[in-house]
Amino acid sequence: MTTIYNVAEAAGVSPKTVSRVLNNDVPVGEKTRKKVDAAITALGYVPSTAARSMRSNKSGLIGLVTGAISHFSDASNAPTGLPDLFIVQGIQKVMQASGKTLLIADTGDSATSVSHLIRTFQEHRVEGLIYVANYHKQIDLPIASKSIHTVLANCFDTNHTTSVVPNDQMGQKSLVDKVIKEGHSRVAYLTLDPSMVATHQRLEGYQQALHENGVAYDPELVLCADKLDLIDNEKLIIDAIDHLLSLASPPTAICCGNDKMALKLYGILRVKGIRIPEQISIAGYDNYLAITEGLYPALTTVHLPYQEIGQEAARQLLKLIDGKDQKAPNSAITIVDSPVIWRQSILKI
Amino acid sequence: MTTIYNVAEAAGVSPKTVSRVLNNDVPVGEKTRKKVDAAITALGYVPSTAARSMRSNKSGLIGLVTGAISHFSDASNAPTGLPDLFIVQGIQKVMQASGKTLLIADTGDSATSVSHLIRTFQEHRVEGLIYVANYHKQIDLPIASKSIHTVLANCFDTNHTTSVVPNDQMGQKSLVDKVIKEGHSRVAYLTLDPSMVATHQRLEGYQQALHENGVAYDPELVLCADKLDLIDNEKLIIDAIDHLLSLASPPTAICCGNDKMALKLYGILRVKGIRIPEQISIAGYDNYLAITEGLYPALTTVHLPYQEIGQEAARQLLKLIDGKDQKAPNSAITIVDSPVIWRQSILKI
DNA sequence: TCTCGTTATGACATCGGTGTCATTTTTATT
DNA sequence: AATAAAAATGACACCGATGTCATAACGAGA
Repeated sequence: MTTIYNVAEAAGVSPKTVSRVLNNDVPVGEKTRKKVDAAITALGYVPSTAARSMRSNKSGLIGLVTGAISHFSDASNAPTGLPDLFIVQGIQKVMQASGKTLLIADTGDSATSVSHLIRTFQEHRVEGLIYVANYHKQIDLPIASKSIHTVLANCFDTNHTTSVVPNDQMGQKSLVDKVIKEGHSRVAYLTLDPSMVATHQRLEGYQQALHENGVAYDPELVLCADKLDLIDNEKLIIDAIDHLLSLASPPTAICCGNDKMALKLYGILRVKGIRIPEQISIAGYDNYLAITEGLYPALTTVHLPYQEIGQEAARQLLKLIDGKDQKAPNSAITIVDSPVIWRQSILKI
Repeated sequence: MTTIYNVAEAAGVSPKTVSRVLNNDVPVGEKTRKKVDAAITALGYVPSTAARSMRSNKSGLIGLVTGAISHFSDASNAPTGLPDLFIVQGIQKVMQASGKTLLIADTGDSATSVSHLIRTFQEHRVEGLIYVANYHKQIDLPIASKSIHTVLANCFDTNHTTSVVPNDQMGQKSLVDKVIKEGHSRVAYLTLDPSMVATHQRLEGYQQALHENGVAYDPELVLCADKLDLIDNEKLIIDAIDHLLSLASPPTAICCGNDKMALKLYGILRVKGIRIPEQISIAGYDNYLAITEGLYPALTTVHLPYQEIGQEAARQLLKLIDGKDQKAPNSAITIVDSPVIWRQSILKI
């Protein structure tokens, strides 16, 4: 590999002068600069960040840990991994714009390896660290976030680590509010597993929307139709819909915990000969385009702003690195809005 | 940041001895080793890869370029990005196992930036480079792959660069073969955009399956139902299905260019009151679980082995880096098998 | 106890850049 | 033309690890 010394020799100047040319330092004479540039091009010289960062103590690297792999089986193209990708892309976008380089690691299937990955990051002297979760949850990183600038994306912890999460409550509330304003007063809600953070926040949003619109909360309309430990929740959904349809006053609209659940619901209702949205309105959550736009009628849902979360997490980290943010340790959690995406699966009545 | 000198001082030994302990070098006395270990722990010392790699000329880094972002709009959670994630995961898995660290960069929306990313990789002295495409295609990297070990995943070029791609022809052939063996002799095929590599290879597989089973090829049954420059190909699919159903001898099974197309077809057929699979059988391509397993009836499809492609690409790169592979420059392209995933959307007749 | 052969440890240079400070031009001023 | 001020360049040390070689400590046998 050619070094700065080779360039210096070829150009007939000192290494330091080459360094000055590289960094656009003042002052370098025009003729000298040209000679050096020529030598650099001729030799195909590329400076070494290793040497550079050793002197400057700045690696220009950002560590990124994602837990995607551990959440889906090896053989399948499962959709669970998608959020990570979008968040990572958002992060990448911002980091690239700011000249940082991403060091990405996946936890694989063993949770214990996270500390190993972080160790590797430390060896590379990353300037900061972002942990990306595949769904909104609470986590517990195996490091003191004091020792290294850390931002949590799509998750949070109990140590007041800076974190960025979606606004699940507001998202669900906005959706239900809009559904009610379309004339629906019997709005059912098929929730995700109660162990998920989003479930509680969205349920709260659901209730809040009912309350603000003067609609009574009916526990009969709220059912869990998703269990994390189940491979296939189809039976849960069938049971739930059977229950809802058997009610004295059945719902005219059903909100699903996510788009995938809505997709299954479409199939189930179709078998029963129930038309969407004429006979019943459906909404999802996630704005998982492969489903929402592919379905007929297209599915009304709430957009989970993964790219935004990633971008915001990256910005927060850059702020921490710059060190200009030492005054506001109380605003550790940033909440990103989740807009409603209105399509044709909800009927105005 | 604490250095090896701090540790040496704390342990009362020379830096070199600390180095020996770190690398498990012989010979180090038992007492000395303990002292040093204690000092390392006490100071929370983590060695610097920058310094290490400067001396050894080995960075332990692998560069990874993906073009995902440039292929879908910013605001949407489009599914197009999914393949990249799986390939990256496969790569990550293998690289992690071999102790390499991944440097990941996304080309963003400007194709020109690839060379900039590669430049950054060179500055970090990556030991090799993997380019990941979001779908099977031909590309043209802006570097001589001679100057740096390179492997292309899910794509290939005209310079005999080592590459790993899915077996599109065999995948489609196996699927159609199985469909025919279920009793279907009128098998339609709705293809993707003809500009895609996969389209030609799969069409060939389709024809090959017909031929081997003694079924005549009927051009009337093969229609393009997807254009890259179209936002929404629904009308294309509707026209295609209308054409197929108007034939004197309509198809009993329809193979779609991908699962997303099949998803739309489900909706269209449902509106027409045509039952799947009783009245017509459907197959997809990709094994995009969110769709294939969510649909009712579950969609028969061909699995695109993205993880496998990633893993294989990683293995190929490691071989290149090891330099033990200089004898076989002719086997530049590795083809990974795409197995048929049989579900309920094809009826035996 | 002394020598010899291991075994354990340290001194020093080096990897490729850059900060500091000194030195040599060049340009401007009188 | 002499001189000061400014601009351009270079010498050298240093960042943190490790390879090379030298030296010190140790243990065994005479």
